[in-house]
Amino acid sequence: MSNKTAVQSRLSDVIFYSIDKAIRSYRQYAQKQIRENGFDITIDQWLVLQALVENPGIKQQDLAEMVFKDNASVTRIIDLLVTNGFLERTVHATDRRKTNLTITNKAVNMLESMKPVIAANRRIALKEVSAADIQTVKRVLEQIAENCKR
Amino acid sequence: MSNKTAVQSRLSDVIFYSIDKAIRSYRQYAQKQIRENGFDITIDQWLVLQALVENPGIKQQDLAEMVFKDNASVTRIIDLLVTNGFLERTVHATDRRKTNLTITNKAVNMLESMKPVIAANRRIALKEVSAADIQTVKRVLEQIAENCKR
DNA sequence: GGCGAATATTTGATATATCAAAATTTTATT
DNA sequence: AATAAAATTTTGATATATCAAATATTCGCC
Repeated sequence: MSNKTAVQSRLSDVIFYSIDKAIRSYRQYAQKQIRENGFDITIDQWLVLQALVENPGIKQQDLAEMVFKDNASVTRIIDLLVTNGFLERTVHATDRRKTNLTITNKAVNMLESMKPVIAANRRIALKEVSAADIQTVKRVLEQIAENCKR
Repeated sequence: MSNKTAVQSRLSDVIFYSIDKAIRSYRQYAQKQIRENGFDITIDQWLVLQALVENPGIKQQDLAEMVFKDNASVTRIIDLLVTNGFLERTVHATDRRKTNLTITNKAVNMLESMKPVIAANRRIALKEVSAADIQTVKRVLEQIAENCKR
């Protein structure tokens, strides 16, 4: 009885299931640590802020691509960041369709004091994982993302 | 100039960034294929249905854990599955706190005809990825999930 | 047998995801 | 210069994520 097509694959055997589980576990853990250390910000808001720090002057569309979100989500996350005093939004001088996004001092300070927490989160999540394995995982996941582009 | 703590890590260098990117890319791709093949269901709804098929009689709490969602999300996904005629919800005979979740024929048939699409999605997403690499990725991601349990 | 603790699910409030459509502004073409 | 096409962001509608609180039921214990 060797029937290739009849092989039953259970959810838990599928690599995408592992990927989903890992990222959700990490996000839950990281978010909890952030809150417990007194920072009132979501992971996604932090991600957008951090991307802006690393790429000042970027337009929202490119920002969205960078954090794997669509424009609508980014608009709304930015709304909240502005509401909470982490960002300032002004119209672009030469292209009025765009917006200038400026990080406030409040945000800069917060990001700075969050660094140890972020570092600890990553360190704990990667306990017992070798550098070689990390490289392998990154390479494979990049390949998967590439394969799904079309 | 060798200062360990001063190393700047960019978002794109972080493994969690790769994990996020991979799962989002796959989900987008898979969802698009599902729609384009005429199936009117979300990935998450499919996931819940599939978990129910593999674990008949499971209670919602365990179901939630199995698909890495919280109880509230599962309740609402089930609401939609019932509304759309894929599930039937009845009260448990001996414990009226619980609900019996029964998959309708409509759902069974749909899951069956979705199989080729799901298989193709996985095959395409994993193109050029070796079996050994898949095993490594799964092992590492399980470790990460384990590390984040507390 | 009654009462408090524990269990299972739902609901409310807010944040994010996704798609399509709308609104605004710029660019290209003639 | 007028107009259509393209680019950028926002809005609307619906689905999912998360946490806390509410509901309903069962269990443990006296």
